[in-house]
Amino acid sequence: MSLFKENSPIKTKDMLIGALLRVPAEAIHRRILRDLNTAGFTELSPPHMALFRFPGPDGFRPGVLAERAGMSKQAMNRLLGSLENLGYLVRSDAPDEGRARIVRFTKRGHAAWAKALEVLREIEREWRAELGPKDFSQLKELLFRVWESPLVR
Amino acid sequence: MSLFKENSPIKTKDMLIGALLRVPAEAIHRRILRDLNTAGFTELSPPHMALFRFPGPDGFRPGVLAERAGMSKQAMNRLLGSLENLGYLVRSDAPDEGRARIVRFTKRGHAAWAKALEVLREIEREWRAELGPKDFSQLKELLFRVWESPLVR
DNA sequence: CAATGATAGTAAACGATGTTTACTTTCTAT
DNA sequence: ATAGAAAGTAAACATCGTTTACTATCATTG
Repeated sequence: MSLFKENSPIKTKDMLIGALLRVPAEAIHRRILRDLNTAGFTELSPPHMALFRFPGPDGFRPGVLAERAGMSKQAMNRLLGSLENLGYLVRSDAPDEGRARIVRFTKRGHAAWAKALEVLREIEREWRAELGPKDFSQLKELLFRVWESPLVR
Repeated sequence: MSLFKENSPIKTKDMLIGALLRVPAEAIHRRILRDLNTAGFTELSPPHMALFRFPGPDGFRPGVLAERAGMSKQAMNRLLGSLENLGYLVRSDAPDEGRARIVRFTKRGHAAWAKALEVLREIEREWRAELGPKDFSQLKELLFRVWESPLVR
């Protein structure tokens, strides 16, 4: 039945694009959270990671962040409140529009964001070493074409 | 500050591998769940998707499924109980070991799994059409090399 | 062979998280 | 000027995962 039980070697043809993308994406996600935790940002939990994603929350409005994270504005607001209590960010009034607010990193928030980027670049170095510079660039280029395409809408 | 606010065009160099993998992976995840729901499997919710992943739960033991999904055996057991109530699977005693159990799809479970695979193949067709057969194969090949490597451990 | 420890599975209490419903404030349009 | 829409927020509610705890079975070892 299953590939694993038959003990047959798994080939590229057997794997569908869903698992091929999901497994490394989740590995990176866990790695970043783990490294953030061990770097001193111990309070950060999986839900918080919804904000520590490209291009980060700094300078954006809660509603935009909710949309980007694919959750309701209320849920995002609770996340923002949590991170505000932990000292990672503040919500201040937007200068231009009365009802709008703007999310800003605090010093600690900036430090965590910088650490996340640092881990990401470390991961890129590891992948480049494993695949070779040429193939790694090729992989990113192909993924970028997917990113630009209507496939991910 | 942010790339989006500057209105500068985003280039491959700007994107890190985390987002390049995560965004399409999540798009595929949402697509599969949506298509399953509209295909008549309306009770399936995001948590259930932990079981509708390669290579599927059929024939495996609860503990193995928990490990694969990265959650506790208790949480997995609740998921299994939920899907058992919904008529997607059954947990029967393993023939060889007294304390072990085996998860088996029901007819409805097999149908849902087949539908998920069908959507996946449909997605692959779309990606192949968008990127071209050559580049799509190249993308899968590169991702498969990542899959085999210690990068995702 | 009996007893102890380990493992697979399960169950219930608990805590955290996301959605739904509802409300306030501000902006927009007619 | 008023009505409707939009941004943000708050609380009730349901869902989901972990922690704690228990049973049954297997393995180890005296």
